[in-house]
Amino acid sequence: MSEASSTKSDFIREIIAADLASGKHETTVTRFPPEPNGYLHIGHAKAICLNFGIARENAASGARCHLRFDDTNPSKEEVEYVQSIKEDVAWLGFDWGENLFFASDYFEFFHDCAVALIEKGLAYVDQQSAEEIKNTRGTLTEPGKASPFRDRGVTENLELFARMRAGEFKEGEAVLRAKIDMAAPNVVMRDPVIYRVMHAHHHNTGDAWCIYPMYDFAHPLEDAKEHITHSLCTLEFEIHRPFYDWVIEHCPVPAKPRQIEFARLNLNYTVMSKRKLLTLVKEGHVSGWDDPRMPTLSGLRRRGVPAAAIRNFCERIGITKFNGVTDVALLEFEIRDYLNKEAPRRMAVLDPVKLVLTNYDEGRSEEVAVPNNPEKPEEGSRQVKLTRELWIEREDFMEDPPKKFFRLFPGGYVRLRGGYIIHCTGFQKDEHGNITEIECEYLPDTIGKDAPEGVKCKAAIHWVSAEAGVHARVRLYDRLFTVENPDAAEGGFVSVLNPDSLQTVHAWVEPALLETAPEEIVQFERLGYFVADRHEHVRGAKPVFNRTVALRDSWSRK
RNA sequence: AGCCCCUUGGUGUAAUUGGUAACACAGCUGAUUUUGGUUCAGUAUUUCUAGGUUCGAGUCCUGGGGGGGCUGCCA
Repeated sequence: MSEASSTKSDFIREIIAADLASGKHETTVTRFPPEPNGYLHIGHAKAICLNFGIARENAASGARCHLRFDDTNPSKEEVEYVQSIKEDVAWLGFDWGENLFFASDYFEFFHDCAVALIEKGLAYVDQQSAEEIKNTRGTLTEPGKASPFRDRGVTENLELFARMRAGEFKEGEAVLRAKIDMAAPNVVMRDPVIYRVMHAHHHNTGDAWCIYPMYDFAHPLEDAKEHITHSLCTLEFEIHRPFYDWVIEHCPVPAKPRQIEFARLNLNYTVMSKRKLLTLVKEGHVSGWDDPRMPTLSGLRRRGVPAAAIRNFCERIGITKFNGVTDVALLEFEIRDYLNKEAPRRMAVLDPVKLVLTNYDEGRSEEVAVPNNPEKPEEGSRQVKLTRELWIEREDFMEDPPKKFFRLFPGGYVRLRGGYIIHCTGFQKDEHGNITEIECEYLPDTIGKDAPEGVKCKAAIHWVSAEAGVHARVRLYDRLFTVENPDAAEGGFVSVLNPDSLQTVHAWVEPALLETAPEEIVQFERLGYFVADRHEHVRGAKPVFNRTVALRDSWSRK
């Protein structure tokens, strides 16, 4: 699974190239810094591919990319998420090597920096209530008002901050604030809170601390501590950059990282808000974070989306500062494109109806060779047993076909994929009018050969020998987690477009399918191994997945 | 409302930095095809706007329009 190393550039890579050329940096150190408060989704994939991609591109000069958990808020973070994030990054195909870090391991360092600020007269302990701080911050158009505690002396601040750490304050009774400018047009610079009291158990540090740093204060310090050269984040942090630089300038840091912002990924028809995804999980609308309808990396994985397709997608959409909405069709194309080239093919019948070859003797059988992957002849073919009685897909037969229906109908011809061309001579119905059996005659000597003169055969259908086929339970998934109206996703909550898309199906599959992935037989359901081609009758509609594509990527962790 | 950022076909991006606007996806038409997939050929659609500088502007300047972000003790 190797992508062509691309020469594609973007404004961030241009900045990096310039920094390398000027000698400002000898190599690059980037980082992917998720907060462990949820599962990674397709939007994170963009940041992962960017940061780890840059490290990969500059590997010759010793570049690296850190995986850092930004766990400075104990009230929202859980170890379950740490584990899932590591799995998802690895699955996506990236390796952080030794560079796994936790912001919580730097708590002492953050604290020292805070003390340094106090000593410089650049931070003070504010004992106003949260409400008072909010009310005196001013508005977007009016300056804020100074806290009555703003001009306390260094000694008093030092003592108070020590008492905060010692647990002498309740939550909300005191915070540490940077002393900058209450009249700054950028609200972020109006004496931002940098430490708050929180009597909470931390997943990593336990009860060692009862004061925790705020993101704005901690993040630049984390970057500096790790000698990050380019700190890449999304556009909403743009307004925070002046404070990022302020912290770097005034704290005793070992390096001076630079923050650069890029546009986050927005996909139409796709809910990407962590808060909403969390609600879906908590309220049981989905089976979990890895429900195949979720846009999470683990959900996509279970749907059978190959990691390489996601990587290709991230490369395709590029990096800019433009806040647009990407069409999921771009993602679907990359999935199809990759699967078409790489996925081994197998036949399966999800909604079976019996087909009898009336001119094929009972007891007779033969093995026909079917290519494993038409795009890769070198992958050879497999033998599939053909018998008198077969299962075919119910929807591949129509008693009364419309124009442009190329599959089976009375009097029509169709090819059994890899096998004979057959001719439909009749069918049986039960008392409810359901088709129970289709009768056909096969045309001898048509395996691997063109249709005889005068025979119109425009399609090939899947089939499984009723005698040799294997009955399995599979789960059929349809679309990405989808909402009916992209705008409605904002206001109300999810309306799942196709609530039936998560269904269990009894399917007949060719034995080779199970041989391909023996371990997965058990997990068949869990994996979302089969993703059926929707077999659209609508012309032009392309399936997201090819039919009966065996999704190699979903079980091999490469 | 103040500050910051952004604006190139339907969508996402590119344009040697001031020199013929292009690529992919999606759409449409047709051909091929042992997956209605793939492949191939063809086709429609583009620089938000008004001025300015210039021999020449998607690119530089000014004004306007539009979109996004910011008033957590979240990240």
